[in-house]
Amino acid sequence: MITGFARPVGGNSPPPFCRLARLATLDAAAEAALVEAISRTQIYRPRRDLTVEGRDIASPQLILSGWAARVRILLDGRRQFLNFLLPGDLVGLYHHHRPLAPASIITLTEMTTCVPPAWGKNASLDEAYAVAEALDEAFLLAQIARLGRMNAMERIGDLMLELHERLSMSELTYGSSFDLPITQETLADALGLTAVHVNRMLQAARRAGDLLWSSRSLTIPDPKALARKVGRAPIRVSGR
Amino acid sequence: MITGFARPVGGNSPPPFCRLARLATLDAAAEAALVEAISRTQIYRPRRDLTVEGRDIASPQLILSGWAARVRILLDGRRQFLNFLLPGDLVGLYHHHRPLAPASIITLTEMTTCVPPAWGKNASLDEAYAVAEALDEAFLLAQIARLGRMNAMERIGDLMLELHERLSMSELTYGSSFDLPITQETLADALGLTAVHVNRMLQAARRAGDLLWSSRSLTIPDPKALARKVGRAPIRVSGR
DNA sequence: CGTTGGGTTGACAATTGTCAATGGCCGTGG
DNA sequence: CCACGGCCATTGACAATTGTCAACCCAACG
Repeated sequence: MITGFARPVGGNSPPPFCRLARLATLDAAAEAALVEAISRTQIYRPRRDLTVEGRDIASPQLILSGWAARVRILLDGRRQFLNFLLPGDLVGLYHHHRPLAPASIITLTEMTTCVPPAWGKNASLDEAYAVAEALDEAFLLAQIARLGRMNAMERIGDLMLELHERLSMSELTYGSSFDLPITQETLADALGLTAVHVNRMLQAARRAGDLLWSSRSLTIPDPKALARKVGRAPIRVSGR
Repeated sequence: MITGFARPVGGNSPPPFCRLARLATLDAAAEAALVEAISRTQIYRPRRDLTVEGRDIASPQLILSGWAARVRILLDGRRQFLNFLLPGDLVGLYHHHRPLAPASIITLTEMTTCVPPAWGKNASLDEAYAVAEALDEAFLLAQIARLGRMNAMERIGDLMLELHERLSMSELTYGSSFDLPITQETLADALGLTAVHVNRMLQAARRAGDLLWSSRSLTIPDPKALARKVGRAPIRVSGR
């Protein structure tokens, strides 16, 4: 049994554990396998490639702490972050032979990962993996709608609400605040904007009282109001 | 054995069959199961909802003919198509209990579908499903990069190349031409643009000799050149 | 024939990008 | 301890892309 949740970056067990346990009801064997897996961690420095687009995927990984992002680089250097990868997220889990990475993964902070228990060994874990997979897809769809149909202000608000929602699954939020260990340029690359414009919109959001962001900590003063303002509905993926 | 490929909308067996067979090597049992499944078709009229966001997914479906799209509608009516669904595509295939639809699906043309052989019965089919799943994800990632970092001209060219690539998997292309049964407004909703702007860019593309589109038939005079111009690499998902 | 759904055009507005410069903060090395 | 360099945030002036609105045309179709 795991108790006592550590602070964001320090711990080496709680975030992924409580997230997966929330996605499905894990039985004792699943919990044991997870605890065992989590005991063998791997550490990455910031700005390292975890995976390179087009290359073989060695093994799936479970993020224990730190942030990463999937990224696609255009030929002329333009860069688009496809999604953020947060503690508790699974990456590289595919069901076919010799999967190739559909995108590169780059760490944004120091990061620790482990190899999750294999798929197909435990039904309750498989269920959690499947739900995680469906959530990942739902977040990709949300990203498409953001980039395609929202203006800069809405994109920022919507993404912050999503991050809050996701981090809260891993107990990494403090009320309506959370640690946001990225630069404005990174945020711009995720939102399909330029850093300059993101900067301006963030200031507008602060003036409007929608978002407060300083020294790596982001606060959403009134999440419900912001959700209404950007027209956001929480994401659900399973009827259970 | 299936032979003789029918024209786009008419047939009721070839496109999905040859696509799935191309994703993995299907054994005899898999082929038999597929032929059996394809014999029980369902027909939808254009502009019908196949699925509604947030509702239970009854069963997965395999598209035999016709086009559909996954869509997300914002509160104020803005509409974003998330991806196109083409003959041979699988939809609603999830691995967890009581999956909910992450987006609505609407038919763009008349469409016929069937219920594909269940997952977990045949290893070669499962492999094909897994590859299809990975391809779906790769196309979502491509859509994100398009919307986030490409300008209108590049988005159009890139999407047309993608459609050509996908349709050719189902033998639904004629050289560098294919049937494009959508309106400019639909295209705009897929590309995060307005119909007016799409119209202007299409004319520019025609003048530039990049794309010819008339009476539902789109031709890419020089696919390689266009791919180079928009900076596109073909999508691969498996090392085999 | 009238109606309707697309496609097309023009004039104009809004959003977002580009470029260039500045300032703060912080770690490093002399 | 201080100078330096680098990274990041910030600002201003201006340009480019894309959206908005409104009108018109045309072909298909009942």
